Amino acid sequence: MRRFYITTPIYYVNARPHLGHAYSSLACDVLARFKRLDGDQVHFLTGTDEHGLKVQKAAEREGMDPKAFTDKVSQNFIALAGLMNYSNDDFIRTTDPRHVKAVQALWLRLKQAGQIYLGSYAGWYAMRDEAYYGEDELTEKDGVKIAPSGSPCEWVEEPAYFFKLSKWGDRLIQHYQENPDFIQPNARRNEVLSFVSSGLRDLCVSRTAFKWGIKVPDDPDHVIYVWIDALTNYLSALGWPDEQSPLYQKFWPADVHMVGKDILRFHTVYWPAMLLAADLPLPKRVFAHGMLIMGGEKMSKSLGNVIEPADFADKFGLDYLRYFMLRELPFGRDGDFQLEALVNRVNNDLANTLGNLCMRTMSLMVRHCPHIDPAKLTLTPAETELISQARALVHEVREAMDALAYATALEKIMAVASNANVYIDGQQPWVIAKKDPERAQTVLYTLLDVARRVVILLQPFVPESCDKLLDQLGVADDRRDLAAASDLWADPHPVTLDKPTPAFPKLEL
RNA sequence: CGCGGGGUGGAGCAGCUCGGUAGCUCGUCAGGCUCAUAACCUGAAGGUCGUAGGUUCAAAUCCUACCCCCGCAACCA
Repeated sequence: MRRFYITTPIYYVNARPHLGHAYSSLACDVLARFKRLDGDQVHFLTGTDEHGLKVQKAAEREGMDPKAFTDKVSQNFIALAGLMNYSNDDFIRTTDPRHVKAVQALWLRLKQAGQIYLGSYAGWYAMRDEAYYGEDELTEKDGVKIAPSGSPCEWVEEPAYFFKLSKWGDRLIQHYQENPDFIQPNARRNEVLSFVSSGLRDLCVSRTAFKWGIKVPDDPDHVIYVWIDALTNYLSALGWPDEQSPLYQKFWPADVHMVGKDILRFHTVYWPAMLLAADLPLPKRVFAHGMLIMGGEKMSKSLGNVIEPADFADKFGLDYLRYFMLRELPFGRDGDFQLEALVNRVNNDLANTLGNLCMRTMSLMVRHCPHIDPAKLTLTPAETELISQARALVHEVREAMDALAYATALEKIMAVASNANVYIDGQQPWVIAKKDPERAQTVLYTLLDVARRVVILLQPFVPESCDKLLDQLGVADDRRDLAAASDLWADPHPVTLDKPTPAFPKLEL
């Protein structure tokens, strides 16, 4: 059996979940659902990143213990997964004991392999913020460096552990070249390639400036910094370091790490270098999608254009939100999120093209021929042509999904629905039903068959609506996967349908 | 000259590798149909393909220069 392991980034709990978080996970969810329909055994992981200074300070502000605080705020992300109807199989938190254990194990493994050494970290440190700032972030006032927060900074050096990232540049480049699909899309691959080619420095992987994190084994003054902590979630969720664990055995290496382009480097440079250094297999593919843009601006609190997924799902319906994000936004690039575009797209594709097609087909069947036995029908070339298009769709969509080309997959699905509309207009079953009932049956059953196949393929994108629609279309629960979609016509049961209701009601702006 | 991506009808994109009637979706306009969620079908208008040169019988597509936008340029989850 084919297996498929797909991961979202783990989200930093310091911020409230917004549509950007929803977008990353949605892309994973749809692929996970598609792979399940295609018969794969799927493991879909998401989770939260809960350590670090920002969380520590946020907890202090709330007067809470950091663990209690993250127990609370991680709920926002768990709730998001439920709200967006994600089909994740697991939810990892970096405060989980299983994760702590894995991170420390990875640390020791790297240490023992001579990949981690004690050095010192130097930088501009703001005492008041308990944070380091980069040279370029600082302004100078009266000879004193000032952080963006307004706090004065001083040059500080502290002991810290480093990972020998600099050693791995050549191996990484070799890996990129031998595995051209490792980083996608291609533009990102070039970016990383040029970054790594320009030479790598060792990576500081521990801190002493804050306490909220996983302790360095054997040196409890140090906390393991985000890189080794957060990235390891992909392994810890599989039961690693127990390499006999059934999940690890089945699912590592991951098939896809889905990430936003903002965390591309961590996943395509640091993470694979760490895995190489620890002598573990590398994930097969890292896909960096673009960011959501609101009216030309990046989504941000200060601009007041942050969208709360819950508000949106309530207002427009979850399925419509899911459909729009994957159909309209160019996945590999930044995409502008416009309400008007959402309403347009959803109304045109889901309501007018597909929903209406199903509606008119079912209404005609209910009225003129409530019982059809497909075994008795005779097909003309018009039918075979349309049906073979619907058949071919399975392969086309599979191909598009493997390339993470969601918009293309949906385009192809809708194209068939659209052809079915042309066909029904050409055949005019509402006219021939009166003169040639048998012929009308053939036409309507063909339409029903095509609609069924199309809706089956659409399930990963808009699961709830498709469920309802497949019920109406009389598709048995166990006939809704891709295998079934390929030979639906042969299903022997004579069909009887009830009076339909719109599965995709139109939106008003 | 740091590296990379991009500039195509009102909007969003495809085409550029392998030069040869500029295509798709949405929007607009005009017809058709009436089974259907005022929906569906057909047709039309609309682009000197960022700018300026060059190669060629022929360039959105190849070459050169320039302009503009965006991403990356490491400790920012």
